[in-house]
Amino acid sequence: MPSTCSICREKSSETHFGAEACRGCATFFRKSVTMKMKYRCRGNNDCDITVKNSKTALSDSHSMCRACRYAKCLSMGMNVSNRPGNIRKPKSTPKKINLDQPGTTSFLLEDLPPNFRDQVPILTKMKANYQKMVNARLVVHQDEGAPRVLNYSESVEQGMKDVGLVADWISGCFEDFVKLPIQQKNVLFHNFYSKFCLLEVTFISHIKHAPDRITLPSGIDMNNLNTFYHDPERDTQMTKEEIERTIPLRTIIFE
Amino acid sequence: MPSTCSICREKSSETHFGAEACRGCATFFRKSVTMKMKYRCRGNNDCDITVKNSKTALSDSHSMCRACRYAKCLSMGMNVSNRPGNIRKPKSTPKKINLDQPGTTSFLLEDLPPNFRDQVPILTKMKANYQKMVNARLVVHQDEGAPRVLNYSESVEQGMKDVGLVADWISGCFEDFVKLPIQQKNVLFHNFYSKFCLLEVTFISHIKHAPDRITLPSGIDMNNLNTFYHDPERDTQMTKEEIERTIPLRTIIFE
DNA sequence: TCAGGACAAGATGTTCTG
DNA sequence: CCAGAACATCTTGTCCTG
Ligand SMILES: [Zn+2]
Ligand SMILES: [Zn+2]
Ligand SMILES: [Zn+2]
Ligand SMILES: [Zn+2]
Repeated sequence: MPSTCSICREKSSETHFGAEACRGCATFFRKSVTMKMKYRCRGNNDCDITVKNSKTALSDSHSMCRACRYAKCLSMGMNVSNRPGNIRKPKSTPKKINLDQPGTTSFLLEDLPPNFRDQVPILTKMKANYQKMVNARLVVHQDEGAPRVLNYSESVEQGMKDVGLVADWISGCFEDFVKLPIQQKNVLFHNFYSKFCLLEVTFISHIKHAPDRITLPSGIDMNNLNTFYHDPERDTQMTKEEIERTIPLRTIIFE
Repeated sequence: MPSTCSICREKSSETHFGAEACRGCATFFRKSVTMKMKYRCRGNNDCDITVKNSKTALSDSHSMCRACRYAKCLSMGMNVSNRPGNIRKPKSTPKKINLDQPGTTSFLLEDLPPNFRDQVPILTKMKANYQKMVNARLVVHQDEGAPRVLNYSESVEQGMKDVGLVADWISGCFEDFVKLPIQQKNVLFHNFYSKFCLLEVTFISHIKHAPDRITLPSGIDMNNLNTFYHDPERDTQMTKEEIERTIPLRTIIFE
């Protein structure tokens, strides 16, 4: 059977430690376990560990990220207590933060750095609620077909949907904020939201490892600025006036 | 001299192939060149290649991403034709962006993504001027002893010095801005600067691969929030009132 | 068929030499 | 002081045994 290793995609694999794996990956896993190795990823815990060229396979595998390789072994169900004929399915991790498509979840799966967690206790609550907001976004924006490229008008519509989620997030984090008069809430939120949008876009860029792209919270990409300001109905670029006229007013949120 | 390797931060470094480097990195570079090695990064071409623990240094270095290590060697000016007594500064004709200490320059050495470069021509000028500002910062903040941890009062002082550099940067980028009346300049800059500070801090976090730390443009770290609000003269924490009283007013810049 | 030990090849840091 | 060769150590895939 011309099967492939579920870890590194090397061809000709058998069952090792409960997963479809080549001998190289099997040996790597066995030694990692028996030697109690601790690895540290130098990238972002999502390194590619597939062998690209069988000709240079040896050299290639020598340069694999050990942390990510070991993590993939585990995620594919490898286990030293697994015995032949006792193949387990890949582990299913609890559904955690998932900013749009597959993307990168590893960063957000991490715990808060101890110093921030201890010195700013509210961060723990904010992070948990942020998780909820991300899950809500998956529902709210699910029909918008992420990942794709969108234009200006669509980004405005999405923003109008998203601002409510952010308001809910904040309300869930700050009890005192909820008790404020509506007018005060709007003033505060107005001052907060524009900065937050900037920060969150950079945050998403960072965790998606796409520093040269702009991805909205909905998971939609607004990378191409020419098509971004293109009006598909008239097949022209939007004029400055049209753009300014439709700049969203997200001032009044709480009412 | 207790110097550090500009590639991997290992202590005790000498000059090798034209850059401050430890022997390990020197040997790695020499063999890469003489053997004409081609490496492929498994991450995103921005892997961390600093040695974290000297105890496990050997194991640590064995797991470095070769592609990124070699790239960093080149970016630090390593060259086989360099001979002792003929030390060259880091590659790249004009001195390139170097946000504080060695840190990570690879990201900023890159050209702009073509779509951004073509669709927003001013970015090229802004990037070049940003480079100049970073260089200026090296001079302006050189006596502040980066990298180190600082407290609130110091961050205010640094900010007062830095805001002028940012104002110069903007003035150098936008001709029309310079022609505005001073009052208008201040209003515009005031609206711009608070957002810019947020963005730049996240930007620095990103390119320094330290998403859990806050590093100011001067290169100083403000990671520990307990010591950040500590008043060293009285050995107490600052009160809320003291903090608010000294919040910097960076509104009037142009005069 | 597969786990584990032994071996060989490759990669990297250290020491030595000039 | 530094480049390069030689050597030792660590990593990893293959082979062999049970
Ligand atoms: Zn494999
Ligand atoms: Zn990795
Ligand atoms: Zn080094
Ligand atoms: Zn890399």
